[in-house]
Amino acid sequence: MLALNPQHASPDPAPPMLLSRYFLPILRETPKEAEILSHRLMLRAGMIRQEAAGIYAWLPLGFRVLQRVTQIVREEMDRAGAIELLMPTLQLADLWRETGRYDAYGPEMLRIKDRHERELLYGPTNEDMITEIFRAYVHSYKELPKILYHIQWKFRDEQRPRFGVMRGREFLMKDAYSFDIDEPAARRSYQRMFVAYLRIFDRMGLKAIPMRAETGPIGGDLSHEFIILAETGESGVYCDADILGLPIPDESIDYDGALEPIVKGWTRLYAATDDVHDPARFERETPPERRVRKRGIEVGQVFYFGDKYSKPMRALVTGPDGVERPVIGGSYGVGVSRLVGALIEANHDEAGIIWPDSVAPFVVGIANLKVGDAASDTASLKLYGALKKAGIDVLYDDLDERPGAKFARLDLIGLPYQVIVGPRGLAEDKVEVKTRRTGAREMMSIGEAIARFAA
RNA sequence: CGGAGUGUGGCGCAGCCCGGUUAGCGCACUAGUCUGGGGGACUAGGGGUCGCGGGUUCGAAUCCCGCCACUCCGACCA
Repeated sequence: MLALNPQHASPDPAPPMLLSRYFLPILRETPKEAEILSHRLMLRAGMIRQEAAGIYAWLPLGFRVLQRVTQIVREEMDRAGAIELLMPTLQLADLWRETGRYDAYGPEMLRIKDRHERELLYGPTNEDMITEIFRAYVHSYKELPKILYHIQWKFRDEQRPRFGVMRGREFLMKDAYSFDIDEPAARRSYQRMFVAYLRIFDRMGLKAIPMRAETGPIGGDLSHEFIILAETGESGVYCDADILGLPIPDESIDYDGALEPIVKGWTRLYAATDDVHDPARFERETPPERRVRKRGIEVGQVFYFGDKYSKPMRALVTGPDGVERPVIGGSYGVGVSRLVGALIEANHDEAGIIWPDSVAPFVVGIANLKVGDAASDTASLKLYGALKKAGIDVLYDDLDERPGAKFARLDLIGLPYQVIVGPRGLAEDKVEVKTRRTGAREMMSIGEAIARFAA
């Protein structure tokens, strides 16, 4: 038996989630700098604090959402067979000189010197470093395929950061890199990630549409952007309405099985952002009633880039024929911190945020409408204790405030379910369960409320 | 990077043109009383290097110069 300290041995190490002890700095008025809706709501709901242009501190509520999103991404990457590691944020300039990208990248790259005048950079992406790691250890086709990923902060010194976390300079990104012996194998890896991405966004309740994309400075010849539809999106998107109804593979998906039909199904129909949009083709391939013209937010991108990095960096593997050749690669990014903003863009109303259950910072909020009233306090605590014990993420509003303020705050922070406890309901031994998304309210006993969530 | 702006208690703003009481208002905050199912009312309080530096002046939040930070519109990006 390990010698655990008492704290670690505690049966219930989770801290109490009483609002009176939590840190949730709600803003009643909207800070003037926030233009876009998700940015305003994140500031008002006390999720983030701007520390510099495009650089944010994640406050407890926002951090919880960020962690939820991170965890979904991680689970789906793992399911697809990718392997997590963690690379540093700082990289040596010399590494980037091997691929010529140190000069090619331009002012978006934050360049730093250490005390020895060594040139460093804050990584905007990690192809060079992962290739360096790969070449140090892998030399045979027998070790392939490999998909490695990490979830790490990136920095791109955007000319004009805006839209809060949707386009910050510092942002959290999941980036995965695939290594294969040849192009057909690399395309299989690409398909794995493609399908994993369908699942990632679906689990967050987002309709993400893969669209043919330019490859940009990363390079390569096969790429898709995953775009979610939202009125405030940065780019115009055009697609076939039938894409929106395509089924998403469930968690029993066999990543070693046939993935190509799935990918084909999703890429067969027309879908393009405005920079690659071909109006003539759109009209030729899509019947008028199925032509969707909307705005979208890019939340992920997958690239196949072949030997673009492995060749200059001499990341070589020996094939079954005994011949050494550059490993064939792809890279696959998800904007994790951007997703938090995108989720709000896709899930809100006049009163505030409406979190999908899967990413909600807390699933249930308990509002004690009359703190200090014995019946209300007892009922609220009973609910709180039972839900916590059942493993439900619950936030208990135990502040001595007026009901209106509590309702407004709970609506703003967007917890999927509210349990409203007050003298009026308790007179009949009931509490009210409100579903944030629909506004539906239902009176039920405390036992029924517990069963409802703890099921 | 081109263009346009803004910096005044935690937040939103007024004051600046035309220099001169103790820099003001709403919200928030503190104490108390009454309240209590959609951001309550009253009373009494606390809190400000007016972004930073220099200059003009008897006197600068206010005029002049320089710098910094931030925002918005456009071209570019997870």
